[in-house]
Amino acid sequence: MIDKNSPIPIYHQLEEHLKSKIESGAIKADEAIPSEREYAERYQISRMTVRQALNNLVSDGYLYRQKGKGTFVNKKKVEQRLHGLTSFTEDMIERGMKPSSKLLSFEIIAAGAETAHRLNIKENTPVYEIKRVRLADAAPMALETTYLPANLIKGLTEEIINQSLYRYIEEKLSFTIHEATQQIEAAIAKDIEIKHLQIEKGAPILLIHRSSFLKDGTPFEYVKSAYRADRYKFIHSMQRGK
Amino acid sequence: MIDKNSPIPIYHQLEEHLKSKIESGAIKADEAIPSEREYAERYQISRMTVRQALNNLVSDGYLYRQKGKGTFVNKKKVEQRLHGLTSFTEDMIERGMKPSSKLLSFEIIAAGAETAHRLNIKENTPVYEIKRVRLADAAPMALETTYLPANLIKGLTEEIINQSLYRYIEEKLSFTIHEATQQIEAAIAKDIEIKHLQIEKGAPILLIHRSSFLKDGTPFEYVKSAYRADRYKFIHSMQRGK
DNA sequence: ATTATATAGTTGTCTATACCAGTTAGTGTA
DNA sequence: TACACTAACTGGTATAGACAACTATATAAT
Repeated sequence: MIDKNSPIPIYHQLEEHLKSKIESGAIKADEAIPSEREYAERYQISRMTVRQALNNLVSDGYLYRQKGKGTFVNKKKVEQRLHGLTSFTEDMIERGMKPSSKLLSFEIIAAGAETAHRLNIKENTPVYEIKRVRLADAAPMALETTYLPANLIKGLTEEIINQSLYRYIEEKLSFTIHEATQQIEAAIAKDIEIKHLQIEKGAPILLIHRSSFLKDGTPFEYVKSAYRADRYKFIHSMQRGK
Repeated sequence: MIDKNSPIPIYHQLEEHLKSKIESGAIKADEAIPSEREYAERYQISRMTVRQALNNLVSDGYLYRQKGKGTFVNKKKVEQRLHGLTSFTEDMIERGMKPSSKLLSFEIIAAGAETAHRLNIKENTPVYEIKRVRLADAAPMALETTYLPANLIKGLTEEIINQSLYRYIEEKLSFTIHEATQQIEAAIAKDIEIKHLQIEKGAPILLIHRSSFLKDGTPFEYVKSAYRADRYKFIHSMQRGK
């Protein structure tokens, strides 16, 4: 259950174990979980380590505490979806189109200057580079290159990026995705874009550069996308803050 | 500074102390605070107690950590809030450029099909049409056409649109501006844009269509803008709601 | 039976220490 | 000069123990 020799921190292992128990319904809402001392005894770990796991689950809303009584499971969280931080897949589905992808390359390379700057890492640090043609209703929509710091986003496989990268980051790696910034510009298609997007020479494209950040401000993703301007409009709504 | 005999927990005292330092601006954004070990030494408390204080400030967004480097002050929440509903003037000032305008035309016309649809009014209803070249540092940046329902936005003058249209709407007309939606696309410049933006034939432009709404949902503004792609990138940040 | 009191449980706070892992600057060597 | 190494920092993880504050229950005295 708990592997003390694992590179994964003990508190994190306990966290995941408890989270899955809660989400599977093995412990119901408002039921007490075992006490901190009991966990410490059961897994032969320090009580402070148990507390670190429980603290995280409390701040994530899975548990609540009552001094002198115990620690209890919270009511199920309301499903909070990515507001605005949409992936290509979600974006296309919202637009009523069927998304698909064609993987061009998937490898670990040394970060270039721009990528290093965007990911706040040093040049030549290893990063995943994923090149894909994004299709909507089987027609090319965008040419997309994703960079992820290999030291942060570990254990990435083709399988994962074909499923949901964000879910992997949040659920398996237990990071919290917080915000993203995008820069959008217009340009004339270059040869590689002409080829993969099947457009004419001189055709305009919409270039989107996205940096995504974790809750602690760490950038974890940098995506460069070239969209066919004749098929894609970037839609965006904003509200005035209080 | 820290009272060990106070009934208020030490970590809470340190937390409040640091929070006020941050909010008063005594420590600026992205500046490092003293290390955990230094706080422990300075106040003769345990490093774990310092960490408890810092942990809380990190999860409240006041601080962020970097392993091996230190703990730093986060940007104020106002600064990191997505800047919404910016006018061209505010946008350029934020980018460190000096905005100005050249009025091309200012008249009341009958709404066309597209404009009527966007403003949710009937065709041929009177609307203001304002055509301007927007300049940044005295160089053409965008060609902008604004439509406003004449029956809603009353008493508009050249004077007002050269000042702040939004302020006029909110302060003089007592409307509350609430949100805007934008559609952004790439295109090749047409003749009129080539002329006013002083760009080459075949040059790409960034087309932004913005509809703005009052609090009650009434659309009050429709703006079509064509930006020089070589000088303008649309920047946009989004957060995940909680 | 009612009321104190003890006590055993819980979480909350705090200490002192240890080692790991990443960053940085300086130092020595090829 | 260029590069590798080292030393001294940083935060991250984990330990073992202590006492405080609070809650519930069992027990003894009234």
